[in-house]
Amino acid sequence: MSIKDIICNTDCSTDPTRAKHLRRKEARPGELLDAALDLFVAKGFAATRAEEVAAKAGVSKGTLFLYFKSKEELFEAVVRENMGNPINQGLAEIDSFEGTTTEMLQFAMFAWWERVGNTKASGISKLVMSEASNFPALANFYQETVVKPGRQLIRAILQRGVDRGEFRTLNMDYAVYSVIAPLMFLTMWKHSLGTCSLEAPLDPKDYITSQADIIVRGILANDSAPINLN
Amino acid sequence: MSIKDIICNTDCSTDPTRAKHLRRKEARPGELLDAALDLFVAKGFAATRAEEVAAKAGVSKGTLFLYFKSKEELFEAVVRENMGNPINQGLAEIDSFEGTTTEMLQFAMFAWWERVGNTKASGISKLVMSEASNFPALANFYQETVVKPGRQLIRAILQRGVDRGEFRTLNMDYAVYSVIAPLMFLTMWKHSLGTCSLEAPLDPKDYITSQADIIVRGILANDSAPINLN
DNA sequence: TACGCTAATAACCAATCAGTCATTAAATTT
DNA sequence: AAATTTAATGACTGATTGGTTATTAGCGTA
Repeated sequence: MSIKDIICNTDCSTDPTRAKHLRRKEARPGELLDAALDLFVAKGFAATRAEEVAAKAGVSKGTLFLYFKSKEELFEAVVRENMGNPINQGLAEIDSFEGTTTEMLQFAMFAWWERVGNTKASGISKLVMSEASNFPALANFYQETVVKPGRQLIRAILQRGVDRGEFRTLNMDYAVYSVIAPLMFLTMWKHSLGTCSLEAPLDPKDYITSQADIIVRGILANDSAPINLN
Repeated sequence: MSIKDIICNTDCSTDPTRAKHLRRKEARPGELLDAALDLFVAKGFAATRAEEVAAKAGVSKGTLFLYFKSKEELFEAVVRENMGNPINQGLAEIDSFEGTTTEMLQFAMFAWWERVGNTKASGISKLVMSEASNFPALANFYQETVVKPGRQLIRAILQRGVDRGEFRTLNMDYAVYSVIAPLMFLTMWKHSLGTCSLEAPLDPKDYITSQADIIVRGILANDSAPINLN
């Protein structure tokens, strides 16, 4: 595939009348990061060419290296930039939450979908998973910054349910994955096999509803009131 | 990293006294596929160098291309070779299974772990997920050959439970993912972040036990006998 | 309008790496 | 033991691509 072809299927450069040499110092880094995110997520680090990123952002390759010292630095910037942490926000909301822990867990899962899963940034999970052994330092950073707090958040929710007698006693170290695994699977799917799936794609809302339903029933205390999830 | 370094950390070439030029026409392809699987899973297709694969298999780069026309053909061979399908076997076992469907589901999940998850071949899942958009044809083949039958198997098990009144009525299109997602998450974890995890790694058996427990409780019929999973 | 600054470009360079091929040598045959 | 066959090698090549730099041109200022 030639660069010309790439340009023709591109976001920032579809307009052939667009003047070159326009000076937009402020906007460039963001546009480059945006283009790089898409390409890195779809094709991986090594298979993505620097010139491709530049073309998609509507600039020349030289411009890319004007804003990022190297392809690796661009990669790290992409990850760090899109790793913004809605989990801390979620943690803050826990204390003030009114309602059952069942509702809380459902709320958290849907909130995750709207704030992360349904966002371009969700590709970062797939990216980090795919490239973990090529960028161990970054993978560790991701674990500390995203994975660990995420587990902590889920754990706090489940613990609230146990403390209030809504949920049965759980081995928290493993129970948290009942929530994490389905959500991570959804993002992986969305960014890999889901993109070339032949069949009707799974509807995220229905998917999450179904998963949340099964999880909640799976962890409710035995003496709970008859189950009737909306 | 030089080829010398690679050779020093290698399976087939750790023995420096090993004679070169040994003729082993039968064994080469398998050894090359084995080496390639490890490297492709860990580093991805583009980041893995052909010479690296050859070195790990204890041969020169020229020999690799003697047995595989191109790096791409090697990649496809790796995927196809390790995609052997224990799912059909599983489907056959369904009809003859004695016992509750709860036991059956637990059995299936552990069988998957022993036959797939705990095997080198489990890396194929991560590999295909990571490279799906770079090899769409292969991704489709994988979906038809592995994903679809896998879903079919899980669906058959769940349906058995529903038919016998053990499980409540389920939306099968989504319920199957309650089983698939935790297992896929485990393989992804094992082959990516899990390899550079700082904390105590999750024990697969305990993990599956916990997940199966929550799933089963989550799908049991409301009028089931008091829950007492071993 | 002319000048100066610097964002942006495109031609360029050097390193990497998939793939080739002439040569070497292990096995097999005579 | 010599001749033959072919598995295996490693030096080589051409294409790709990350990164550099001399040049071009947009834009603010006087």
